[in-house]
Amino acid sequence: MSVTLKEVALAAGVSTAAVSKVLHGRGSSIRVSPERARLIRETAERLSYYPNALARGLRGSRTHTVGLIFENFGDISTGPLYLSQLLGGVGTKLFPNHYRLTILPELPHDDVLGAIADGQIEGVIWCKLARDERTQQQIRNCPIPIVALNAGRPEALCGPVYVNCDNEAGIELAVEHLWNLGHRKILFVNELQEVTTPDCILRREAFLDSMAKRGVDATGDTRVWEWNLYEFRDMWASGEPYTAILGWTERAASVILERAAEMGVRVPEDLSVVGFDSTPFCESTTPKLTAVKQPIFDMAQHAAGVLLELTQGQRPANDSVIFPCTLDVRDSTTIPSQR
Amino acid sequence: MSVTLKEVALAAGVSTAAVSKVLHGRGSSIRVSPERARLIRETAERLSYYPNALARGLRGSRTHTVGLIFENFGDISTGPLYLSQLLGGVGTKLFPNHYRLTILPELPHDDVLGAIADGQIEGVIWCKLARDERTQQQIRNCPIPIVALNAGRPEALCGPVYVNCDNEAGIELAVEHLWNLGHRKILFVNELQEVTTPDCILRREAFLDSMAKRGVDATGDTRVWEWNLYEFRDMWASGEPYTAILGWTERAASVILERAAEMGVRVPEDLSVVGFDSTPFCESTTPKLTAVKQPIFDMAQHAAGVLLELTQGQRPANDSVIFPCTLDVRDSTTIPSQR
DNA sequence: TGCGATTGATTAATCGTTCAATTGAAACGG
DNA sequence: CCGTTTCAATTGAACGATTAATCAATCGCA
Repeated sequence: MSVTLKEVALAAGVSTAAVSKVLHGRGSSIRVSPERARLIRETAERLSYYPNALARGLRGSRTHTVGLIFENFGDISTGPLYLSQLLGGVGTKLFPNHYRLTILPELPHDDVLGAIADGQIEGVIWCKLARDERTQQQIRNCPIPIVALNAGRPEALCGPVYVNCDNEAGIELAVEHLWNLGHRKILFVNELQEVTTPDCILRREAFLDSMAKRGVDATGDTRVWEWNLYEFRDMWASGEPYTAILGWTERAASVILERAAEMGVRVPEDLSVVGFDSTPFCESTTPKLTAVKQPIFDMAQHAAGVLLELTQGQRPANDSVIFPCTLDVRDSTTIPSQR
Repeated sequence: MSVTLKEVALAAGVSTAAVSKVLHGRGSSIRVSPERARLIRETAERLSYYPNALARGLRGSRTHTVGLIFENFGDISTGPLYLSQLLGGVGTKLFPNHYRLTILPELPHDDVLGAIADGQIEGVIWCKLARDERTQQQIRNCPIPIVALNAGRPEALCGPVYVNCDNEAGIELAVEHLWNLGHRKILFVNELQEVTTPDCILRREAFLDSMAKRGVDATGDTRVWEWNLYEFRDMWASGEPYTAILGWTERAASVILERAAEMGVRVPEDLSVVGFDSTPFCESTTPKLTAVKQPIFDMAQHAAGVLLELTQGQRPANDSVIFPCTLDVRDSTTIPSQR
C-alpha cells in the first residue's frame, strides 16, 4: 500500500541504510556523497515516500505522542470549558514541539496499564488520578513518565509529578467570603455517589478545616448529592438553617441553582451559592455564579511541558507545582437573611 | 524496560508462537493444550506483560487509533463549546469500540500527508478540510480513509466522505428571520483575512442566494472583517444603512456585539445581530445572541461511525450526510428602527 | 500393521526502520 | 611500494510481535 524505505532504495539503486541516513540521519554521521543524497531525496519525493512511524518507534526512536487520560470524557457535564481549556493548554505546549496528543478511551481499571504501556505513547497526563491501592500498584509498574493533573495533594506519594491548583487556599477563599458576609451554617456538596475523586476529598477536608478554624465543627455539613429535586426539597423542608451552599465544582453549584429555582428558593436572597472552577459558564447562570477560579489552561500547559522534559529523560527543575486560586465574586452570594 | 513476549515464552519454557496464540490468537486456530494455556497466562500475568502495540501494528494488525485534524486547536476563539461537543460526539463512538483518538498537531500543508500516512492512525477526521489543489492532491495519495467534517458541500469532489450541516438552509433561516422582521439591508461578515474555509465560502454564497431570492443584489454586502474597532467605526460612521449583521460563526457575531457595545451602538435597537452555530455561549452574551444551530455532537458522532466502518473496509451505507439546522431566536434581533 | 488425519508445538520469515559492524577503495606518509 | 588512515557505502542484526510452514507424535480405521 504505502511506499517503503526499501522501495525507495531499490528505485534509487542504493542501500536502505543510505536512504535512512539521508532522510532522517542525525547530523553528525552522514557518510553519503552530496550527489547521492540529492538522488535519494528526489526519489523519495517522486515516489511520495513517508516513513512508517510504527517501525521507527519500534526500533527505538520516539513516537512523538503523549496520552491523556480523562474520565468521563464524553460527558459534557464535566464542564466543557474546563476540558477545552485543558486541551488548549496541553496543545500549545505539545504541538509546536511536534508532539501529538492521544486521548485514551476509558478502560476498566485493570487494563489501564496495558493501554499506557503498549509503546504507542511516551508519557501520559493523567487527570483525576485516583489514590486507591490498585492504581498505585499500576503506577509503580508503569514504564513511562506520568504527570498527574488535578489529582489531589502531591506529597501523598512519590512517583508521578503532580500539577494542581491550591485547593485548600481556594476553599478558604470561598469560606472566608461567605463567612465575612455573615454566613455561619454552610453546606458543602460533594460529587455524586461515593466521594473518591482526589480533589473532591481534598476540597471537602479543606472545607472542614476552614470551618474548624472559625470554631465550627462542620462534620455533619457535607453531602453526597444525587442531583435530584427530592434531596434538595428534603434538605430545605427539614428546616436545616443552611444559608449558603458550597459546591465542589462549578457544575455542582449550577445544579443547585437549578434545583433552587424549581423550588422557588431565591438565590442569593434566601440562599447563597458558591462553585469551584470559575469559567465563562458561570456568567451564563441565573444569577451569575460566584466561584473559585483555578488557572487550568496554565496548569495543563505546565503539565505538558514537564511531561516533555521527562520523556527527554530530564528530571524537571521542580517536581510538583501548585498554582494559586482566586475568587470571582458574582451575583449568587450576599448577606444571609432570616427565613 | 518493558516485558516482551519472548521473555514470557522463555520464563514459561514455551515458544513465542504459543504465547502469542494463547494471549491474542483468533478463536479458530488455537492449538495449545489447556494446561499450557493456563501456564502461559499465569506467567504473563506474573511478569506483568503488556503487548507492544507498535510491533503488532507493524505486523499488519490494527493500531486502533484514528486521527483528528482541527486547525487552530489551541485557539479558544474557535469556540470552545463547538470543540468539546465535537470531541464528545467523536468520543462516544470511538471509545466504546476501544479506539483511541489522536489529535494531530498543526502542520505546514506539505507535511500533512506525512503525518497521516505514517501508519499510526487507521483513518482521519479532517475538520474544515480545504479545497485547494494542493490539498486535493494530498487526499488522492492518502492511503487511509478520510472523513471530512464541516468542509463544505460534498458533491464538489469524490473521495472523502463528507459530513456537514445544511449550511444553505441554515443561512436561509437566518435571512428569513431578519427579512420577516423587516430588515432589507443586511451585512454578512466572513472570517478574518482571506475567505478560504469551505463552510465560510458556502455560507457567504448562501447569503447572496437568499438575498437574491428576495430580489436584492447583496454582492457588495459582505466583508472580510479584521475584528478591530476602526473597521466597525468606519462602517458605522460611513452611514451605510445596514440594520442587521449576519456573522459566519457564533464567534464572529459575538465580536460584533463587543464592538457595538464599545461604540455605543445598541443591540438590537440600533442593530440586529445573528450568528452561526448556536451554543450555550450564545446565552452568556449581552444581549443573548440569536444564532443558527448545527447539531455538531451528532455530526461528529456520525463522522466517527462512518470512519470506523471505512477502516473495517466496509463501504458505508450512505456516502455523505447533511444534518439539518435550526434557528435559536434570542435577544439580539428585533425590527429595524430608523436611525 | 500401515497410512492418513489430527493434534500440539516449534521454527523462521516478515512487517519497515535504524545502526553497529564491515567492506572496499582511494589517499597518504615514510 | 606497503601499511595505515579516511571516506563512502553496504550488510545484516535487531526492535516485538504474528503466522505460514513444518514437524513429531498420537489416533482412527480398514
